[in-house]
Amino acid sequence: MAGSVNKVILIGNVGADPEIRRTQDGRPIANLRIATSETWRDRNSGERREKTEWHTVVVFSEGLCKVVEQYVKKGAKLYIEGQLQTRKWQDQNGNDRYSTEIVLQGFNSTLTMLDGRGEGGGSGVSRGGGNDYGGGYEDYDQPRQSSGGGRSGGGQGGQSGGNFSRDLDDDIPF
Amino acid sequence: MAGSVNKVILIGNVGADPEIRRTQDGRPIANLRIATSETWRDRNSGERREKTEWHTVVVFSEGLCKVVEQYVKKGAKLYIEGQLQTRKWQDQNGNDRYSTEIVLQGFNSTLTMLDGRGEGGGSGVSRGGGNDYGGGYEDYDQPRQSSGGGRSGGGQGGQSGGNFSRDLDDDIPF
Amino acid sequence: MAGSVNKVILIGNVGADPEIRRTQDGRPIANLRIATSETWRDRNSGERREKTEWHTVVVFSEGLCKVVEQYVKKGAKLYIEGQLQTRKWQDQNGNDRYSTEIVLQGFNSTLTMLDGRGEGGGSGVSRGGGNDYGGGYEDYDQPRQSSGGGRSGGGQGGQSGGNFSRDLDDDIPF
Amino acid sequence: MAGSVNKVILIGNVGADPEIRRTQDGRPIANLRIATSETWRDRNSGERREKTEWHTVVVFSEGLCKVVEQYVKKGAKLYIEGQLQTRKWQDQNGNDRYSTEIVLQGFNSTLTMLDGRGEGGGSGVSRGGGNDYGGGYEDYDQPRQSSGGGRSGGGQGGQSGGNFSRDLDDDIPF
DNA sequence: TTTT
DNA sequence: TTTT
Repeated sequence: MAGSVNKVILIGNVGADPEIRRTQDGRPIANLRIATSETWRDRNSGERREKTEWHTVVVFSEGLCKVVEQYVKKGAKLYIEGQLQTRKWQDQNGNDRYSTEIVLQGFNSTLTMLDGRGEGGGSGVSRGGGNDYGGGYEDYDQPRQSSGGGRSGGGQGGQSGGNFSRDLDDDIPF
Repeated sequence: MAGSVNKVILIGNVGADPEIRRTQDGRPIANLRIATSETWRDRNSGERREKTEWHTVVVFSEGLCKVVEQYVKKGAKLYIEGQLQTRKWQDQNGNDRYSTEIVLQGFNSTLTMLDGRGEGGGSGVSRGGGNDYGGGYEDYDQPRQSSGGGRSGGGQGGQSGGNFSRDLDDDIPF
Repeated sequence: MAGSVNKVILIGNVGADPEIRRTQDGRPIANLRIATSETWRDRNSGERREKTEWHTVVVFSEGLCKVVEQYVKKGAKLYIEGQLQTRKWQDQNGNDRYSTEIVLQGFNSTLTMLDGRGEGGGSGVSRGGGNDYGGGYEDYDQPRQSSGGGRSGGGQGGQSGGNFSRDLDDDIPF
Repeated sequence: MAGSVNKVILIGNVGADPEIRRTQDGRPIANLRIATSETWRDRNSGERREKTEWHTVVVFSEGLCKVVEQYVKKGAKLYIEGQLQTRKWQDQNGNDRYSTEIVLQGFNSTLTMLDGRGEGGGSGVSRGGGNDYGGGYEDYDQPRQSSGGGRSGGGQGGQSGGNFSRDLDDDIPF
């Protein structure tokens, strides 16, 4: 279907130190739990009430996984931009189950630290890029939104050899 | 938690005519299934592939429910802005189950028709507004995005009779 | 035109203490300058470079003006959601000039403090609401995103007296 | 500054056939004028009123320029995601002037056709990507949001040979 | 200058 | 004029 948009924007706090797993072929996948909350005043009692919503965020982007690994800790406040995805799985009884997650993969995915933590060397912000299959893209002569932290490799030495194509994979996911 | 944002933006097509239920006290709730899709070219085969994601949208806003009821049909292309919410329920075996939905309720919720259907009288766009439980804002002399509508008589008594047009004004801004 | 969206989302820092003016009939208007920046690595020199963009934000929402007045200071980090608006004016030579601003007015406008400043009593976040002209929605028993903040009354003593209704009007526009 | 976001989302109609210029080194730049509008009912007269806002969109992304060139015509309804940028220039009297534009360049820029025009072969949607310095990226084995159409000479005619590395430039803006 |  |  042409003309479709699937975008989630969250600002919230990380509920626990992230888990980072690896696929069989070595690519990292980070899982985050992020809380957003809203408060309101009860119309009858006049009391302030609060409701917290927990979101599961799955980071496939290799670059963003590095950001997560290095900087994101329990309690961190993040800006997240990703896509909704519902995954089907079977429980122990063989029943179909569904889980909806915010996926950070490829273009239009963003993860930004909002509380100044983990910002060594001008980082703390990053763009999804990458299809999570490769290494690090290296340089550019155009600005990009904030940082680039987590951007692997980094530096000008540049990607040499065979993993250049992996770079491609990584940064041009699809 | 102060400083939190929970926002979903979708552009997609409605998979089936919407269901509209009513609560015991008469408030409408509309359910929509919306498909977004992405396409890509397989790196190996070079073939074009497509993946469709289905989203469940629950409209609590009374005004938006009216828009849905009147204008939204299977196949309609919509712009939706709402919030993520995960609801817990028990299956027939008493197991906890969770469903994640995009909720349109109150401020910052929007539903806009993008394919020109159902736009009699200048409508087809609407803002969530209202907590759908009361109130009754009346009018304004400043533009608001789309809109027009008049928040329903709000209140639970429910808008009867002549204030239907006010409702319209209120909830269907333009 | 049905089916139109005009949305700006910024996260950035306030460049100077806000100015708050009043219209002849007493409504407040706040002006903010907000900086966003992006950094990148020069492809030739390998040096890190940064480009800062300055945005003019005009807050017509009376409720958000209160938040600005009470909490927003030079250096504050804010989340802003508003609309683009280009205003035409004449310079001293009578030439047409245009200024583009991000307007926070009515629905779908948001201003959230992201650095924990000014969050007494659960505040620091607010929704534009209000068309700033009146109305009279009153209360609610459903959550709304964050909120509270700046919500006058909010905070400590709670809104007393006659201006409670104005506050309400203002902040819960419809 | 770490932790900064600068995002504009528009859905509106194109006011005139786009202009496409070229830089001295051959890169395309497309200019679009997009109208969004809002309607409301006057509080006094009860009349419906409408206000249209015109936005200048500048497309630096080479891939998106191709989409614009091929598919975008006067009247087209578009979804646009880009960044705000204010450009300083001098008028004929040497006075400083400023113009604010929505820039589509690099990641996180999107342009999607919403009215089904120009969707031959699965197109009509595209991602910014690219730093606007190169050719066309070719394939991928991960999905990307919608289409990709317009992307690159992509597809059939397609970019040949050595300009693949330029493709890189193009698609990995930074 | 679009669109409804 | 902010921030890192």
